[in-house]
Amino acid sequence: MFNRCSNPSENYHCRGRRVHGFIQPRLLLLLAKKPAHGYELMDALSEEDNAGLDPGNLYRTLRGLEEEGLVSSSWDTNNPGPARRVYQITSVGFEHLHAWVIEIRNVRRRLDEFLVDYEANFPENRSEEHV
Amino acid sequence: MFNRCSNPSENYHCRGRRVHGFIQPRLLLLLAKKPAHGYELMDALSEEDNAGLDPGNLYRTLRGLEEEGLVSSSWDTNNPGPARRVYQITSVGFEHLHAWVIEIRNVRRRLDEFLVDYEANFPENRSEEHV
DNA sequence: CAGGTTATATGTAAATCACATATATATGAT
DNA sequence: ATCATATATATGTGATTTACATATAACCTG
Repeated sequence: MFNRCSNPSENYHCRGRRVHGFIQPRLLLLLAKKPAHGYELMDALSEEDNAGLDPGNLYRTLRGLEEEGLVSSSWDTNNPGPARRVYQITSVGFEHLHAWVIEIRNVRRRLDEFLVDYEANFPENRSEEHV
Repeated sequence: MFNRCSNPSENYHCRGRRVHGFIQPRLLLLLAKKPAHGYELMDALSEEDNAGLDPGNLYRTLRGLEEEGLVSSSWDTNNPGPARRVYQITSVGFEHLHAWVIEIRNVRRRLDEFLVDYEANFPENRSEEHV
């Protein structure tokens, strides 16, 4: 019930190599602002992006980031409800976040180039939000 | 020797969920302009994007698109050298290309939001190309 | 004929993705 | 009391994707 693949035109799936995602830098940016636990991060991602990530993969991703040393975690048992594993970004994590940003700027440039090329060939399908 | 992972900061790989790619819509857009064979498409992708796709995966992707009915192919034996499988986009392929564009516009918007958020938090790392 | 270019294709280990499922604590409803 | 729901973390798994290696074959050049 979580992360169903978005279906842009209601009729066609964008099968194959997916562009959407980049969960890891988004997690790092969220954690750069303040420490948080998994459930909180899941909510934040879902808000940005109507379909975030399913809990299973989110927690696995966080553990992966921890294994790589980009974040560190500790248990928070001071709150009512089940214990929370609270994550913090590390200095290595900050470095990776900055590296990701460079990559993401490159991807955005390539998407722009693709869209310009597309719109030159299909002017009837130009974006309406175009200035 | 083909598609080595780009290493944005020379020191850090953007490991995990990759953003770059979207080979399928780029192939469809190229084929929307004119029919072409695999090797030609590989060159075109490499030109846009210094590291295109390795031949193995490119040919497999093309066969996949054909299986889904987005392109069709026929052998061209009129030229010297090895025979070429020439691909053409189909009407279904055009429909998928248009669907991909909607998805890619959404991804670009989300990348923009991410970068705006990042730059608000790290103003010292703002893009220099910013107007 | 040896070596390089053009051209297409298969093999494969590792990573990723989407989805299902398990576990446990607390709260609110009946 | 018990049942459902929300909160919170975690494992299992089949299918797909990725990166890279390798195979095959026609043609050209020296």
